[in-house]
Amino acid sequence: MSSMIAEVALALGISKGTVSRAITGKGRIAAATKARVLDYMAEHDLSPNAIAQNLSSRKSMTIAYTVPTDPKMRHLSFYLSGMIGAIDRAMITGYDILSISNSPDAVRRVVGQGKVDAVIVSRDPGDEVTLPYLQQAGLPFVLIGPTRISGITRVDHDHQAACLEFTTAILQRWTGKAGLILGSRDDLVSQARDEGFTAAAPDSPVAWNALDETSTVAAAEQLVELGVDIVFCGDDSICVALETAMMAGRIHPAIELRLASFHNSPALEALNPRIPAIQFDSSAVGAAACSAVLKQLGGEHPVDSIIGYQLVIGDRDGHLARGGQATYSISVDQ
Amino acid sequence: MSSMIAEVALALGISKGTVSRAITGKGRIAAATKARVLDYMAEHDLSPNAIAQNLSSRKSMTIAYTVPTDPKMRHLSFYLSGMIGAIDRAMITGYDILSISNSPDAVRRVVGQGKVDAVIVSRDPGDEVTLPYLQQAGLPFVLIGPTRISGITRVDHDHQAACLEFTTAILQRWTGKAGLILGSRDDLVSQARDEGFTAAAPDSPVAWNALDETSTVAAAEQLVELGVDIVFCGDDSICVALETAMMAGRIHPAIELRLASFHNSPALEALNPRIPAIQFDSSAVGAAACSAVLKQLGGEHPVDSIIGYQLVIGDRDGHLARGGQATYSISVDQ
DNA sequence: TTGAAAGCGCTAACAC
DNA sequence: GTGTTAGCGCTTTCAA
Repeated sequence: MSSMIAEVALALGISKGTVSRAITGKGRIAAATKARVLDYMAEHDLSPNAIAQNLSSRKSMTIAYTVPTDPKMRHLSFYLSGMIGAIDRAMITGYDILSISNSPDAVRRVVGQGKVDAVIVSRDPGDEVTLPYLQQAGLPFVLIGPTRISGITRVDHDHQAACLEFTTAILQRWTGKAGLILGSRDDLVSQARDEGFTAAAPDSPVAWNALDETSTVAAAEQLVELGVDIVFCGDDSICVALETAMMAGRIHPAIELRLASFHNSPALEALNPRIPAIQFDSSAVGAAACSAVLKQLGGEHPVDSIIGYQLVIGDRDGHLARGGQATYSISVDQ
Repeated sequence: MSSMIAEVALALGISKGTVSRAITGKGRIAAATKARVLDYMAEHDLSPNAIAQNLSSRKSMTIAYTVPTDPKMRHLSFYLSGMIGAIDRAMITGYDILSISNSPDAVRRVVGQGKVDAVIVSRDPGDEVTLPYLQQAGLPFVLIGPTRISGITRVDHDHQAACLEFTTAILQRWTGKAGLILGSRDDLVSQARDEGFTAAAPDSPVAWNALDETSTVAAAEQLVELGVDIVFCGDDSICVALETAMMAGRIHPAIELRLASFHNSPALEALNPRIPAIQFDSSAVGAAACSAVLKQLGGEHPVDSIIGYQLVIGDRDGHLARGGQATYSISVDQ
């Protein structure tokens, strides 16, 4: 007999319906019977078939989490940490995370098939198709990160506010001329960082398109020409590239540049002395995204949420000072 | 009407059974009817309810992929790349990847509930419970990476062979005294690397327990005392830590060390001149793991597979020479 | 080749 | 409080 519910019913001399009530906790049932059922199940290591439950209850207890499957992908830790945050959060409520490609086809398939109850898009795929599809699909979903499309529930760090606070804090400690190096102009996160920086340090030069070591060094040299000696890096990879290029003396004219990074990372942490950086918590973002769809599944109205960050600023002795906060929260998820 | 199969049947004036046959491709059906059904579905953007299919066919079309949810996790890219490899491979055959915590409870839950048809364990959790449970659970599963437990189907790089080949290649080009720095002694991958290195460079000193910059520098100094001037690093983080420590002159006695890494990474790629390294392909491992369980689901007998690697060795001009191969394959998955 | 009907393992009314 | 029964949306005999 493959139906565990029938097996328990038979063994305990009760009906399948009663066993079901013990499991779901719904409907009236004597505390004693319920305990008998649960004990029996625990003792015999039995659990109900999830798929049958799903079909009957019209819920899949599964949430899709998109990840880019593009092989030359950057920001691995952002995606994995976020997913792990979501997994942990989902597990508490009995949900699971189905990891899928962020391609429109993959998203449409799992949604169309009813394989998931909600979708977390871990970053705008920029295909002009996925997000609109989700909007009209009528199931809960949230986007992690920024987007140009309006009317979408989002979970994100406030990159702009973080960069503003960080830039301000650094410029209070260091004197000199500030400049910023960023990656692709199309990247929405970079744009937000640019705005935060420019608000804190108006009229400071910004160099774009630092995509590899060569272009990063070129950007730095450009800034140096303009008299910059405090370089803010839009990303940790830019920062690492710059640091090693400097140490190897590959930046001309040779000059002592002070570095600060808009994004912390393990690679950066390995450097000594410590480079000041903003510490984002992708895991918290993933967890918040999961909470957001869970709430929508519970009937609540969708709300954006903004996740806090930390400023990691080393003092002279190499010790760390940590500060910073999400001062601009619409709603801060616990 | 929530049943798409009934809707199509009604619209086309045929029975639900026929529609089902068109979808599954099983059973006798006229090519014309089949086309009519498929066309209608495509035109109206309809797809069958996966959960009902699953219940009826007793298959979940889902494969669990475990990831450590331990917050202070290392090797993010290994886990994410592997998962992405699995997602891509699974998608082709209509399967999906359910990402779950590698805790015994999580694994038991999804397996017990019948929520997945197979399990990929992305690294031995070392809990002495999960793997044995899976062995007796009777559903297909594979382990990525080494384990002390026997009789388990595995997919992995041949770390030992790779390190042997790499060490040999480096020592043919560079003259000097070699030494190796490794992380935790409990780590099975590190142990395999140790063996490969020692086979290629017998009697060379090996320093263990390089877990952060301090211990790494200490390990390096230890080796220097022994006359080592070619340092092999068991991991890219060790390599980066050493590189920056050297550049900052934090290793005593100050000496010119040449570095080589048993594991390549983006952080390492950013360095210039290039540090020779072994390039592993976690994505291929994940894909192979997925293929492995898929084959078992297809009734084939489980087989271990070993995935190839590349040696990345820079010449004087900074150009790259790539070589290396999986010379010890039991079976190399495409 | 197609239709009808009996499940798949569970939930949820509805009676008792 | 518990048993009975009718689905959930699909697959799969078994007839026709």
